[in-house]
Amino acid sequence: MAEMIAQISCASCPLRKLPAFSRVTEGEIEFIEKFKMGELHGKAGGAIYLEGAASPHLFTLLSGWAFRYKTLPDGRRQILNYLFPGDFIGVQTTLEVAMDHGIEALTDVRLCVFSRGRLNELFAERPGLALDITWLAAREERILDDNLLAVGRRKSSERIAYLLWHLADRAAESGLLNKDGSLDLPMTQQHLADTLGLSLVTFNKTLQRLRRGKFFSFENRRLEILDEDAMMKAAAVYRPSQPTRPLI
Amino acid sequence: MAEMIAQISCASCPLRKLPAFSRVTEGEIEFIEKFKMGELHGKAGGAIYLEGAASPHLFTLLSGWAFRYKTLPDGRRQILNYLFPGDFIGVQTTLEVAMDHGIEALTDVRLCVFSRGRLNELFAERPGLALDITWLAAREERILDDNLLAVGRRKSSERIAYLLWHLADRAAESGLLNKDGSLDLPMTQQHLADTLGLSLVTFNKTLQRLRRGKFFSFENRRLEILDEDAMMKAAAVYRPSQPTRPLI
DNA sequence: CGAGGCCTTGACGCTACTCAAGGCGCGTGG
DNA sequence: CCACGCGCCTTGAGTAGCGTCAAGGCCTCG
Repeated sequence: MAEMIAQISCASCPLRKLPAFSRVTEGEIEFIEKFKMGELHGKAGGAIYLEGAASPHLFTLLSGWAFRYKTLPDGRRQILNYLFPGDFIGVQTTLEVAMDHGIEALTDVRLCVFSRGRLNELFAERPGLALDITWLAAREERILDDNLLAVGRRKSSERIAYLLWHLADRAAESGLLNKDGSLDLPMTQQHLADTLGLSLVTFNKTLQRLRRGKFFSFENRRLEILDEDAMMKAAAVYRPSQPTRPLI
Repeated sequence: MAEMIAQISCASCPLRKLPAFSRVTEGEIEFIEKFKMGELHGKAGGAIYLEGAASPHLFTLLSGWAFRYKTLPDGRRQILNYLFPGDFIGVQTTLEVAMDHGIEALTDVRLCVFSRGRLNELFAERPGLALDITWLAAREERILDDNLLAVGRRKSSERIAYLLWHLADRAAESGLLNKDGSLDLPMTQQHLADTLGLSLVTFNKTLQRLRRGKFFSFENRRLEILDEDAMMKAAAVYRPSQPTRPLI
């Protein structure tokens, strides 16, 4: 599915428009340019990483949607998280270790390819960028924490409300919302069920039940959150109250 | 619960005995020494981080067991992962953001305290250590991936077998096994159930069922894996076969 | 000796799963 | 142009797994 294409300048990278990337300096751009190996285009449904294969590459998602997943021997699949433009792909694994999860494109994607072997160069020469990478990894870990809480301890209706709210939130960050605030999701209900540890049937039936609440709409893969408070309540989310007491 | 005590030399740090830390250079030790703010002793059951509180500190666990967790408003708790000696605590959060998970000590613990604000100094001056931190974060993410797969897609007996196997594995890495290969776990069945997204009762009943298989023993919190293959089979774990095909 | 923490077991009910079938929309080919 | 197949969504029926409630036992500690 993969097709390598010619170098494109980082200075004109679409990601630079995102607020999260605005403070990257000119010197850093210049360095990234050297670090970049090329650009990769993938088709919807194609594999970016295969489970169990080793890959010498790191990627940044330039455009499109993808997801990370793991499977059990008998085929049961768990989607770990969704990847949005600007997300870094592949820090999870080290040089020697084989990928223990797969990555698949949900839409056509454009990827920026980096050399994994030169990562220590980046750390040595551009500590600012290194810190950014670590920060991205930490953010991904927080998302995983949230997902684990949802799958482990929320009931089906809460899980669904949580996931839809979460996706809308991340999409907003990445500037993927439509003008009217709605969001077109590329994944099927099977994907969403596999994210939440639910069966497709349970996902669908619970979704029907949630739809009757009217605080969001989700038809033909178009999601719109109509009442955020109601949504958060349905998701059993709370904004933690102010710090109880600082330690040491 | 926290009690700050006097500086202790990093050169004699107990972690240096672990294979993972053997290659730290003298220069790096010297730097760590400056970066270190002190040592903290905590009692079993005490909070290291509180959910929702901001903390300006980073820690390394020197000895003892702890766990990270999140809770829902109504008290349902999900344990995210367990912390072993050598694990880094607190990279998950950035400077400004409040902790969105809590950390609690399972046994008495000794922590090495670092200044979070000086993290960029570390990245600037010691890229090798920075890479180590990122590597630790990536490893933690892999563990979370595995947990998410277990909680989302394994059934209760598989989850329990998986968790016991995983704990034995990590304990072995950290040199916590008894001479006879058994392992004394500090957590209650309630902790384990909260790790796996199960109720205490289901955990216990399923454990009884698993015990009849005789491929491990787990009595009075002492765990011993008697037949690793049977254990992995019960856990629905597989060593992934060789890479299908390399991409690009 | 009593209290409390933890483990264990039984009874019962609900949630989520599997199996099964049908509908809708879209693309393809006769 | 319409029939057909396919992917995806939807719904019903029956079941199994897991959760809750409840109670009792064991051990430790005060």
